[in-house]
Amino acid sequence: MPTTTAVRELPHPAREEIRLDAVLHALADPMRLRIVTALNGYGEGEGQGATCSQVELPIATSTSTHHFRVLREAGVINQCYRGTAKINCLRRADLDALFPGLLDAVLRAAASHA
Amino acid sequence: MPTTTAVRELPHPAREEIRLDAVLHALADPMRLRIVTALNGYGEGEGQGATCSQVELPIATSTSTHHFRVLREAGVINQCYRGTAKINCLRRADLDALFPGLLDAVLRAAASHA
DNA sequence: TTCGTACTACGGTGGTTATCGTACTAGCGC
DNA sequence: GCGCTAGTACGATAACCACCGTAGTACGAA
Repeated sequence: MPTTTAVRELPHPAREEIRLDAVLHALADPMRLRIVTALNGYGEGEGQGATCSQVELPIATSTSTHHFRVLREAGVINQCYRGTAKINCLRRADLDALFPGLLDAVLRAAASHA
Repeated sequence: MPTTTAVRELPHPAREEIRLDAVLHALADPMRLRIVTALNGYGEGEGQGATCSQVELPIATSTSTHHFRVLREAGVINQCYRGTAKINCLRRADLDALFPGLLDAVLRAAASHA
């Protein structure tokens, strides 16, 4: 197998492909809600975001990978590699454009019920 | 068996028992989202609301019963009997108090993506 | 090249869920 | 009483999902 220095890009839904059902389903899990809440503390800019391991969760890392993928495939977060690490950040601009107020309402609700 | 004219009350979670996870999970289903959207067109007052059969869904009635129950047990809707019919209405006051803006954001998102 | 870190892919398990059909109960009107 | 309408309870099925451990890949550093 060629060592092609694969860019290892990850599939993300385009903004217009993000579906409300999928977003709500992604948010309707305690662990994923914790991830989203944690990511909200980090920036959403290009150099910003948190790695998977920075978000501490009481589950196995393989399960953590699963949750991050669900969030990415739903369009809630953006993931890109930087070295061996994977940087995660909220897709706030897309979510706010599609579902105004939804992310903020969920984040506020999650924070006040922590 | 005694014909005790059972009141047939239905169990509802109290306001403080409503959990964000459960609400998001209840809303994360296309059929239930349709139900909630439809109920939004009816009032939430005592004499207001819609019966189960007024909300038209492309599923069997037994499945419809299931979805209404999920919504009720999550605290999203209130159900009470009136004759043979069951009146459903959104628990807007409770949801707005617990999760301000959440219901409106979901309803607006669902409406604009219909 | 060897090692360590960060994450992934895979297979499996147990629990939950969306769906259905069928059979049933509750109330209303005749 | 009789039927009619509205909804329910039950059992079954198939799909999905959260979780785990193990084995593996990708990258950077020593």
